[in-house]
Amino acid sequence: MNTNTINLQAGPMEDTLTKGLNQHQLEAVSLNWGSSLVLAGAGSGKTTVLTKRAVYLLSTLKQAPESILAVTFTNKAAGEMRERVESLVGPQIARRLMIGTFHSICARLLRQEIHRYKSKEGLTWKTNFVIYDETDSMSLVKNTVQKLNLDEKVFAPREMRYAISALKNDGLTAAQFTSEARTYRDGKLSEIFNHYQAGLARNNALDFDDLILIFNDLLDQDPDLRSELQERFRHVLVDEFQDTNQSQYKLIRSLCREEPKDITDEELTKLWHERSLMVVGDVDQSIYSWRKADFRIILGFQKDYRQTRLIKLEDNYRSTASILEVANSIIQNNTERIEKTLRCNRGQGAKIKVYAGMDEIDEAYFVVEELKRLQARGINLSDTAILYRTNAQSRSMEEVLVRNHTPYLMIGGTRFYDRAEIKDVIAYLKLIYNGSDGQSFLRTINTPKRGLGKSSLDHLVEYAEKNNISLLHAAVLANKIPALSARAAKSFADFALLIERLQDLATHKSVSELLELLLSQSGYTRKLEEEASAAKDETAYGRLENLRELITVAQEFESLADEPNLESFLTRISLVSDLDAVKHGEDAVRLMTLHSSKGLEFKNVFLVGLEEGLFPHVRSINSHSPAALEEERRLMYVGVTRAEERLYITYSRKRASFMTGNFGSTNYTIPSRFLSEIKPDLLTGLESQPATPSFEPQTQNRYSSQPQQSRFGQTQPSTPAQAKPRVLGRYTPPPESPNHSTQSEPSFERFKLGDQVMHTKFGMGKVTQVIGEGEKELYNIEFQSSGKRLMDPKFAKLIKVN
DNA sequence: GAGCATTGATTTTTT
DNA sequence: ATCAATGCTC
Repeated sequence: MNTNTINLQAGPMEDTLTKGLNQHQLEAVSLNWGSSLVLAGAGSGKTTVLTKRAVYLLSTLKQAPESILAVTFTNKAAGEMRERVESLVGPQIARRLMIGTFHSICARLLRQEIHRYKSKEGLTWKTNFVIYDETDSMSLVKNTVQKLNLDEKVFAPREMRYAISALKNDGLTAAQFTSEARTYRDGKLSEIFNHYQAGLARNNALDFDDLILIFNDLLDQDPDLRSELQERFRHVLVDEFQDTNQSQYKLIRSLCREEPKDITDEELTKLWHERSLMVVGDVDQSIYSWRKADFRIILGFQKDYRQTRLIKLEDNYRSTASILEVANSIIQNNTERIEKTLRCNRGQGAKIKVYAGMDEIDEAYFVVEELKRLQARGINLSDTAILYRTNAQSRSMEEVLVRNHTPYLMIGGTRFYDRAEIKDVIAYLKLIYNGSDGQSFLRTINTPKRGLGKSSLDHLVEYAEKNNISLLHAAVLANKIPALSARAAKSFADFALLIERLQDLATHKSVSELLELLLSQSGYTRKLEEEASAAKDETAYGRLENLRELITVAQEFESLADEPNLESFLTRISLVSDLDAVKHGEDAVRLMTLHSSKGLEFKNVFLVGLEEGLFPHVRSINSHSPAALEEERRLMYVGVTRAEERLYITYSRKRASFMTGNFGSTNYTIPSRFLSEIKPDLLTGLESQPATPSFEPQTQNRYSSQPQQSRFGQTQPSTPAQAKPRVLGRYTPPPESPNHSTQSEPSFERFKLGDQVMHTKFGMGKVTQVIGEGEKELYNIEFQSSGKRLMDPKFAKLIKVN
């Protein structure tokens, strides 16, 4: 028997594989060779199908584990798939499959193969390349625009970076775009693109998009490598195929070999012998077109692969009929789609509750009170998600959750790895790993301050460019740069010595030890401690904590990773998002954007902020492009179909926003058009308010700082009456709530002497004095971190914690 | 060169 | 409202 196959008893394994599958799922799992397209509606069990398909290839079709390549949308999904495969075939086999996102798979393969690559312009990379995130690549684009003497107003670096990214996602290299550029602007853009790319090579860095693009380009120019990989990956599985872009699709086609146009069916069958390609997706859930994902690829798939087996999974096992009807009634309004009807396999379920808050705080209170009621009925917070369109919306939600001691887990948002101190330290690590990285050099050279300013740096950069050496190398040779002052030269040389010392340590210390050493030897910790103790910066404590956290992350990594070295640590943190780190089981409600919720499911879902301009977002409305609006609608569809049992939809009648045109001001809102697309009899307002279905204010809203003036009626769009959901008085929390509303209640939360309070910036504190009364009340608060401060509760963001 | 004050730009989703 | 970039002073 071949060691590359597993020979399980046909009977039991077959049973395990087929158990619980419906006819269509079974068909997909047990396909033989060739290409297949699985159109899988939300909740139709596509993850199960993919997993079992992989195991079927291993066990029944006796394929080698190494021959299977499975592409998922997130690293978390990859981890889960590997776990599920492992539970069926054991760790020895499971670890030999290649499972990951496009980016992580390409990064892994490039680590081994990039030495073979040379671009058309002759650019090359070394094995120890680093991966640039958005910030790194943004600052490189900016440098490039400046160096080319272009007007930053006309060629805004932000836009240029975005344009380059879009080109790369469409599969165009700098050379290819240059030959296509016709207009003046495109000409300049190609100039920037070329210089930017050269800059990346000089820094021995790749951006996100390069991981796939460069790998494709390498496969194009190296037929040997291509055949090698085609031989190896005989079975390719792709999840979330509707969100694949041209560059990614090209990679798939390279690995699976193109089908020659005029080839007989017989030859085609031969071509696919002991090979397979299965793509799984749902056009209605395509939500990444802004990243150049193109769901038309899925529509054209059968043309590219002629003998494709088409399988539709239309049985939904996730949601109640009510939820599915809502989803279907919304998505029906899209024109660009494949007709598909989800069949429900569960009961009718409850109607969808809709709530209109006075403002975003009131809206959040409704959610929190509803959460408490769910908890009282024995429902876990961890089975519940609050989904929103933009990250900024998490703020008001968090505030109210904290006040009510409701544990929550925020996913995405300001990501841990985006924090300044974390990026600083990672820049050190990148520079230690790859001394050519100029962006990391520039980030670390004066952090903490080493007395090196702009002019000294300009001299160093000039010297490095003239001699075609890295900035770090130039720093080593600083005493040979005449323009530098003796002090500056010494400072550069010292820094170079520091990095050299750390590079040496990196060869025999673990990543976490290296982190500790670099933090102390660079003076970074000392700087933060000084800032913290001098009370100049109250956030310094928090930043020190974040750095401890990073060391913990490194220690965890060391205990879990196959190869716990600096290289894999850096690759990992470059590609792993917060979403991938979501812990299971923790009893906390999950907060995330609709985009982050893709692929997840929850018993209870709150969709918040259903307002015109927010969801659908202004950008998609202002673009006047039906396609953009349809994508927002798909996003709504994704949100609705995350829910298994209960779905809530909320919005606020007014919202403090800096999105809808005027910054920092409060605007009255119009309910989202998506609400009016739902059949009214699927919705219900709150039963606790049957007596006052009026939109007129009842009392002053105690959660907002201004008297309520509902102009809801006037701001209604000129759409017919059915556009108005039949809701909804103001939400009145249960009476046990601490500060029940009265007419004379001030417009802020009142505190008493001795109350423990929390401030977003100063942290924990205690009320030591109350000055004045009523509307004019002021508090003297002693903060643990920064001593006493007088605060006006009308403005300070204070939250009572006891 | 560092620290502070002012000015200007900002407006989605993320591997 | 908030932050980054710029300008001014020591």
